[in-house]
Amino acid sequence: MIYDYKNIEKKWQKYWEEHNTYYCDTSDFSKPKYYALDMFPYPSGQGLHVGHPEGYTATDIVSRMKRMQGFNVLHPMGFDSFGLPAEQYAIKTGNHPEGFTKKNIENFKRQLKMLGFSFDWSKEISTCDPSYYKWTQWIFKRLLEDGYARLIDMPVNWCEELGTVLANDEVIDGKSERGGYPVVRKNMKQWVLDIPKYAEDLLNGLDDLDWPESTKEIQRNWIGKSEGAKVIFEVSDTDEKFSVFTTRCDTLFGATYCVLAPEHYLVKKITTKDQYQKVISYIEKSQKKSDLERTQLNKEKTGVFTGAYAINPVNNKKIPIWISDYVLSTYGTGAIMAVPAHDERDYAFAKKFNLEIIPVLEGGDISKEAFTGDGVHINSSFLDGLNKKDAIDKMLKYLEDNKIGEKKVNYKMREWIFARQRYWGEPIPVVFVGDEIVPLKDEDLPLVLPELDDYGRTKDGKSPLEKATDWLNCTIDGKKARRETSTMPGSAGSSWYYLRYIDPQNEQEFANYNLLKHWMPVDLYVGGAEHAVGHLLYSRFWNKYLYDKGLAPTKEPFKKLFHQGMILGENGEKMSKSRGNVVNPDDVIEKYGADSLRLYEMFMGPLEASLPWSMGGLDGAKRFIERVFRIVSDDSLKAKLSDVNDSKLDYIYNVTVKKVSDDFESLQFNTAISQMMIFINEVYKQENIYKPYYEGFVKMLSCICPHVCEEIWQMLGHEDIIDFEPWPSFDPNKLVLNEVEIAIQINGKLRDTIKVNLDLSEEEIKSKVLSLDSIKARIEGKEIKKVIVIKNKIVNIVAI
RNA sequence: GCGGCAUUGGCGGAACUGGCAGACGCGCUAGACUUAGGAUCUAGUGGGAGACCGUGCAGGUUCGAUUCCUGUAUGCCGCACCA
Repeated sequence: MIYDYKNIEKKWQKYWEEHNTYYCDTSDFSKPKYYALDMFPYPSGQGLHVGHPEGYTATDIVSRMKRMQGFNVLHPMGFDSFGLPAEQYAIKTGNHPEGFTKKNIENFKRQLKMLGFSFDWSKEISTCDPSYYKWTQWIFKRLLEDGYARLIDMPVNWCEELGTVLANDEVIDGKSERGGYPVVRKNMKQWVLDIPKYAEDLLNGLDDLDWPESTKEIQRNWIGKSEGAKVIFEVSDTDEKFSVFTTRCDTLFGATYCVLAPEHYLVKKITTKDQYQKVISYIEKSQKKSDLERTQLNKEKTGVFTGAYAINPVNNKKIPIWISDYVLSTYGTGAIMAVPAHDERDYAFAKKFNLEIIPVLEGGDISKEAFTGDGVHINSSFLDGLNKKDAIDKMLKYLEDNKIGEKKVNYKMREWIFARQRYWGEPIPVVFVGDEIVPLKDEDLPLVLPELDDYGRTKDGKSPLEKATDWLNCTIDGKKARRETSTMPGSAGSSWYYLRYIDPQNEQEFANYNLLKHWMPVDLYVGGAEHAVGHLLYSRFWNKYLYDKGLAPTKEPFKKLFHQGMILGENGEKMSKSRGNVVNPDDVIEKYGADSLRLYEMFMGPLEASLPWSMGGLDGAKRFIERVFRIVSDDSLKAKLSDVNDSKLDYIYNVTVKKVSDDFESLQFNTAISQMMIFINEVYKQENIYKPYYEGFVKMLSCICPHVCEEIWQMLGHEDIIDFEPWPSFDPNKLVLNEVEIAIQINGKLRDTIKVNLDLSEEEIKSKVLSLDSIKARIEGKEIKKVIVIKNKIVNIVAI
């Protein structure tokens, strides 16, 4: 009988669907829970590519193992279905994006089902579904009520081509992530979420997470905590003051000028008449600069003197106030004290504009470059003679005692811009009565998107929703009102979906707290590393907020996180439509079957590595499955299956069970599969195959190749399906051989090996080794300096 | 520029707390069975004729280093005037 993967896979997919095999009753608390989650996909028109099944197979393997180990497993799938491609399609065709999105979701589901994933489809959610985004809007309302959502005037990343505001992580090198269009700064009223309020929590929470260190580091970097001081400067001859943030308050005596960001609120107030024109034209120029120009020009500093002076609060020296775009309005206070002797940027600026440079630390040569190291303070009055740390401490105390500054922690992380001038997103559930912001009542949610004739933005770049005049103008409590026309960004719906899966049909609340308490946190979360700061930071923020409100049960949503690597083209290049090297899973399934695809993708290499695709590797995967299948389908092999254990497979089987169990747990599927291959190779050498061992093996393999293993299980005469069979166990006593081969080295070079009884004493090994002819010949006439014996491993003879 | 990760046969990769480098798979070679083989099974396969040499490169620690330390090169990812 040949391995008819097409019919086998169809048969079992139909069976699982008809029998609801993977339905998870989340209210059943009788078993321990396991929550295995994939990052849900955006349902693009292209359908799945071979990269999707990599991560999905990993969580599926773990889910299937956990089911066999007696866990109640929640393994859901859904769709992150608001997004630009659907909107662009709608603009082009005039059709509602919903139809397009639904069609794509259907295609995704068809493909996912063909891959045999054990998803519980009764938990499916889609972020563009009003019954889902009702609760996204509901959470937004809570954030609004608690002051975390605000409408503020702020500089935003504006992309003219896309006609929308972009979040910082959607801007790459001053260009839009999507399309690569230029992005400029623009002041706009924007909805923002106050994620910086959670900066400290988000930072501290990272320490205990089982996440890739690199991702934690990226988040720490993004949060960008730095400890320093706020120092207040008075503007000479005025009543104005401004404060600066510095991490080096110990160098305050070396501050020889100050710089304000061009956008700083004081600039226009303090600029003197004769400098006014210059300053205004500099401000205009820097506003027009895109982020791209700003970063590209990071070598040459520019700036203008305001004509005003500040008073250095520690020595009352008058120092000039300049403006320059090397000072960022969005970081710290938007103003700095410049210490050119000990800061590279200030040094470059001071050199260019001939400003005073006073060294306040010994060391370095300030005629050549700024000295940023540690040293003994000079020219610094009460700090003279101190090192950096002591000087900072003393200065902090001085600042606080004299009320001219204080200790201050600053973060790089900024507010999350939470509005897009787009149609295909969650409407922000807010109306304006005049200038007053009035949130919709909870019972009026969801606020559903209106249908439009034309989904494009307005001529002046406003949201397409401005065109829905019937929807836009409404009445609230008898008053005329106008709806907010911005929609939420893509990351809104994905910031809490892991909670909704637990209770997806709940119409009374976003999820029942008792269910959440049982199921959270997510035990295993697998998805791409590209979400390291976007989704993975926003989700943590929403979860922490909900936790603080008593609506979510855990401080962190994802206990263990894993990033699957990318699958590259056969030559190691990225797969892309333009390169024409995209592999379609449909084609692979047609030619090899889903089990082979799953096995191959897990065997390619470590899950986290980016690896090139190889058709040859697929042949190997299929060959292995056939070898396993043949044991039940080939009569002469099947005849070897026996209920009698001749113990020849004892060792290899027990080792295999242990290694596969461990490796599945730690997501090291490539080595688990390698071990399974070793087992099957060994089985093929036997005349007698102990049937329970083969069955145990098939159970383990069923996690990776579920279809063929169900089939084998049935062929073995079992009436129940394999999915809930108990996970195989191993006998620790059989993991050790009574004989062990040890290596013999002379001066660190391998010369021979010898088989000895396990746990032979060092002395016995030593004498045995030294009596070997091959060794005797080698050490003849040499003096044995030392013999190192590592039990059960190696003997090294040091001889000269 | 800063931070993180990586570098092992023809290829993908393996090697637990330092202990026989190259498991497993692909590819290749030979043989068996076959009308046939792009099926299957069996054996071999880092380099070198050999002493030996081999884990990006140069040093170091050690009886012993893919593994630890120092320096360096290359590649990938993230951040990028963060005061």
